[in-house]
Amino acid sequence: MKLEEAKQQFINSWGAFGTQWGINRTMAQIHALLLISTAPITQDDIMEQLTISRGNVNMNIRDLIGWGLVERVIVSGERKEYFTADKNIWKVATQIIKERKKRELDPMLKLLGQLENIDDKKEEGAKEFLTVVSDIKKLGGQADSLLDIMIKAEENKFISGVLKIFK
Amino acid sequence: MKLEEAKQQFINSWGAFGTQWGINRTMAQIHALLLISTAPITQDDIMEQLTISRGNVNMNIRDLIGWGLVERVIVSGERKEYFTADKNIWKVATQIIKERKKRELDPMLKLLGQLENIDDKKEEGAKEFLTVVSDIKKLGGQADSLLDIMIKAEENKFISGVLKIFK
DNA sequence: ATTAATTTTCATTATTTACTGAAAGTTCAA
DNA sequence: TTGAACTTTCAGTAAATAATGAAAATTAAT
Repeated sequence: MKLEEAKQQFINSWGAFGTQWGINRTMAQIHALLLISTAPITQDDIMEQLTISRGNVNMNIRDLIGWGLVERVIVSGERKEYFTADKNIWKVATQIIKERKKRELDPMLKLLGQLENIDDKKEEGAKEFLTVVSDIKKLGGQADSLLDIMIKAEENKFISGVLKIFK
Repeated sequence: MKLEEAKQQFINSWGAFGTQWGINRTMAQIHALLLISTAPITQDDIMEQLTISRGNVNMNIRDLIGWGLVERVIVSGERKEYFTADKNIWKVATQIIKERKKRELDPMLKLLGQLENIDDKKEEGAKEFLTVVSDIKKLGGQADSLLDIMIKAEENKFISGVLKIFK
């Protein structure tokens, strides 16, 4: 396979995987493009490479910045803004975990806590309902702790540490 | 909060969380409904509870069965099919992990392996590209091992084991 | 074998989500 | 302080995804 072909394949497939995870296809593609770009690139570069509109690039870049995955770069002597993505994959992963935890896991745990406060806990079926809710909450809480550890740990320590114990 | 209200809230919110994770809203709602149903229920029950069409229920139920999250139940003396979901949340989680691993992680690792086979590895920019690809592949492989351990482990062993080491 | 009950399929329709492009806004050099 | 370069917004449109409902297929009781 040619390098250019491989790069294109990477971008496209990354977009496809993204959609499966509830991430906008274009956003995933832009991130992929930035991951394999050796130097910072502009909105126009992205428009051209992915053949998408200026507005689309702009909105998704801002989203990516909001996720902490992309940064603006100022190139001295240049008027245009440049963008770059962290190439350290462990950092990318922990950043995504951190954000999803905040955006999704935390709200979910909050909701489950509220659902535990039902008026009449003796009512028909209340026990079963509360069991399911508290079990999910418990598992969610444990996932939360585990992910916190991952976020704080260094890659090597975390993975090798876990694998060691269970082997 | 009233029990019925809490149940409704649970179903709706579960649907909303589902969409964030790339899961069809209705499918998540049906799963939620089955999780908090004390006895097996029929397609008609689901249609009524969620006010959705027969075709919709049927397709999503089949999907859920495909994910290994829902089972058909035969009630003796009844013509209709009944459905039920495993209430053991750890089992639900490992089942979902198992399926997503198979459907998403495995294909991704396969793709990345292919992308490493580019013709001219001396070409301008090839080194950087290959580094990103192999880093992702490495992280993916480690995630794969970790998830395998989770799938095999008992809930208590896994969580407490991991937390213990890193505390 | 017939037929009534039930499940499944899938073309059509509706809803949701994403994208475009032009206009408005901002920045900065002269 | 003007205007060219560049960025941002967002109403309108397109594309993707999900839901409907009626017809076809299947099942099982008589």
